[in-house]
Amino acid sequence: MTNRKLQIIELALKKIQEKGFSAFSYDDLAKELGVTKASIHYHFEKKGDLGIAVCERIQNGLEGAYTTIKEAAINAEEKPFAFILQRVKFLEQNGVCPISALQADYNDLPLQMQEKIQQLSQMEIDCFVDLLKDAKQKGSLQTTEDLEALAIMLIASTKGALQYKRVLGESFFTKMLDQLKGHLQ
Amino acid sequence: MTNRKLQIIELALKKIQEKGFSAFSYDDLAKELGVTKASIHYHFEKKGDLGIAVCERIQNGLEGAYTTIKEAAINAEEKPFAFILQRVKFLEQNGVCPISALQADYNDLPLQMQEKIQQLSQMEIDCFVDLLKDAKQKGSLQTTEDLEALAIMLIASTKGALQYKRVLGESFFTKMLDQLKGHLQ
DNA sequence: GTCTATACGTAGATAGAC
DNA sequence: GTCTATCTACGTATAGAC
Repeated sequence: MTNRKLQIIELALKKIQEKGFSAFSYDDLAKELGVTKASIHYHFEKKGDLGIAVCERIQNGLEGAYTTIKEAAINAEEKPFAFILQRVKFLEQNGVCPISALQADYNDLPLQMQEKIQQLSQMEIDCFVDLLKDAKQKGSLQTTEDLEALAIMLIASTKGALQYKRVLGESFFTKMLDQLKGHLQ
Repeated sequence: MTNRKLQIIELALKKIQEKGFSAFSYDDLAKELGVTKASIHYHFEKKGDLGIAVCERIQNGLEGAYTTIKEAAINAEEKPFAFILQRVKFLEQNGVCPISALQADYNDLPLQMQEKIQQLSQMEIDCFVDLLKDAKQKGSLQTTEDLEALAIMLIASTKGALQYKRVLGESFFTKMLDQLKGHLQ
């Protein structure tokens, strides 16, 4: 993949976190990159094509984070929380999770993007469930709860809290993270 | 307030849940109501004016739900969860919480709407914290946790899970609600 | 209150020159 | 690859008739 192409994907990913997929325009990207709209269209003919590429970029980030944490030299019970921290670390200042942003626009998106977003959503939960299983079997996590239900609650609370953070400020989010950590011990 | 005005507000509220504030247009509303765009502009000159009215509508719904639950003849420890059920009950099929939708578009909205959204976000948490306090003091809720942190986690998880529900289906959401109920006993 | 008509900006997209 | 130019569609918004 060419440099420019990657550059466009990264910028689009940033814009999605800031204002959502439908809300950013090729003109936004063009101005920020110092080129014209037509040039962006050369790399991604339709906006949906760019959307797919961003989804794949997010998927790679997700897989990267999962592998990093899975192989990290820390105790198994610390991994679920470490995974969430890792995922949150790469967000833009005041940005929400890009997967959340895509879910919000879901109903207006082309079918191909909807399918990608489904995959992404499911994959993130699956990764987290896997880390929870390890924490229970190989680590010291004590819980009798359905791990899938626990996973979706903890991930959903992170996503939701990121949206509150944008509106109510940083402190809410860090409080919530502390709270969440408590549920993983 | 005239019938038509109320009708427009209700429809806008529905559209916000379905596709977000920025994503619905006066034309959408006009077509669904069988009038012209100009007629909607007569009732709400700017889209931001309609946005404010919808925020006030949401605020009334929130206060109504709070009062209903606060005065309900059920045990204090059941009230926090009842509040969440009450709030979720009025959502459109596959709709997300309108407050979440407004938070998602936050960065593009006029200042007056941003302020309203801040108030709404804070108010919902405050209501829930109050019900949690009662559940602890007058009810059987056993917890040593910071109630504000607990509130934001439970509310954020509900909001986040509604977005997942849209993409991954109903079952995730009901599982999450069960999980959440477990944290309130 | 609701209509027709219209202004004006911006969005996504394409054609063809360099 | 990037540009200029242009198209079409749609968004918010307004003027003025009924």
